[in-house]
Amino acid sequence: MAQKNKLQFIILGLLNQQPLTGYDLTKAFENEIGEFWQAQHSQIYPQLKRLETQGYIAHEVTVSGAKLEKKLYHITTEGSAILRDWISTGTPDLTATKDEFILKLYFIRSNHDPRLPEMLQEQLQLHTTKYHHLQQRLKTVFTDPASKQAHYGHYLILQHALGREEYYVDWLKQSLAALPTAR
Amino acid sequence: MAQKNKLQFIILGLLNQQPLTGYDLTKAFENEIGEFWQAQHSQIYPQLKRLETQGYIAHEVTVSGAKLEKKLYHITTEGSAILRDWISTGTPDLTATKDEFILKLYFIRSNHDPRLPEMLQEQLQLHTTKYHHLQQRLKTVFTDPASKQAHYGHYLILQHALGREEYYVDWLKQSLAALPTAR
DNA sequence: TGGTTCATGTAACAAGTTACATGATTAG
DNA sequence: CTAATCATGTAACTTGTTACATGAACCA
Repeated sequence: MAQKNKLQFIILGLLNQQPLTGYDLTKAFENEIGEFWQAQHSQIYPQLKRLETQGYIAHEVTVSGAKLEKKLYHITTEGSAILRDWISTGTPDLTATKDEFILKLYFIRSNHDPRLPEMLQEQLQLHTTKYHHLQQRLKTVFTDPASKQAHYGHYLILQHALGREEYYVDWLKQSLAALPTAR
Repeated sequence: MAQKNKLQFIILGLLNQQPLTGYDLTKAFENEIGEFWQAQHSQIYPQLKRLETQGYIAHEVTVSGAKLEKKLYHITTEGSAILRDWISTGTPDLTATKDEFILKLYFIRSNHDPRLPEMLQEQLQLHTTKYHHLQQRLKTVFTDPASKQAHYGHYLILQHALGREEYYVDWLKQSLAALPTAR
């Protein structure tokens, strides 16, 4: 296996909360999930078919309006079981973050390289924006304490992502400050 | 294009420092580079051929011992140019970290979930180990200040990776501490 | 009636992993 | 002499992205 097909478990995880259509799932990857995983509908629809053949999900067709058919998928008992297994199994592989900017930095040899300031500055801007964006999401998604209780994992990882961005921003600022002053 | 083929630039970046064989490059991905990017030899050898047809690198054959042939690749002027372009071009896409553990956490709904403590504990152990490992590398790779000068980018990102792990460990400890006490 | 969103699919391609395959050199 | 490492390649497969393709429903 290439790397365990995580997509199937994300789909199962989402369907474990409530029945959804392929379209709903696609939207979920643009919103909540999108913060830490991406998938396009062209990957989702075939995966849904595979999961159904395997018996982990099933669907019923509902009709909106005159004839628009939607396939509303729900998880089966077997699906719930393998989802539980996946979550319970250890996660010993720490994924190396494939950050293109970090990669570029690696090839900068001297701290006098004229490209360094603008490169760091650009990232500072990007990560600051992302930081504010996450701060906003944390505020809007978990307004009342009850939602924090009902979606504890989501709360934990959003908070984690926020902290990670905060560190990234700090590191960029420090690196910029440590640069030799141009004259 | 799928996502810009970063591998080719990593290879060019490494060859920009000194001529290397495919085998050397493979080793580099297991060591320095391995901290933030992976590639197997089965991906490297074909990429080398493509880069050579494109005129960005060239090789000469050297013979070790009686008949073992090595292809020592070096970068061409054109190769240097597109490497410079890649580094100079902005990097506006922040890669979402595809962290499997974070994904699993997302599907944990309650802070009373019995799996939470062991899951956090496992990650704490893994990230602590990685933290120490990075600390060690920073110490061994940059013993004298001169090397820090000559490989400034490498120094920056190693230090960044260390800080990132430090934050991860802190977050895990905090999350563990915040868990409701079992009775 | 016309543009945006809803809704579902396939095709072609790029990137990345695992497995298959072979042979030379070196150090103990 | 034999095991580990050096050295180079291909094949098969999985995962992920972009593009192609179609049509219904909804809102202004």
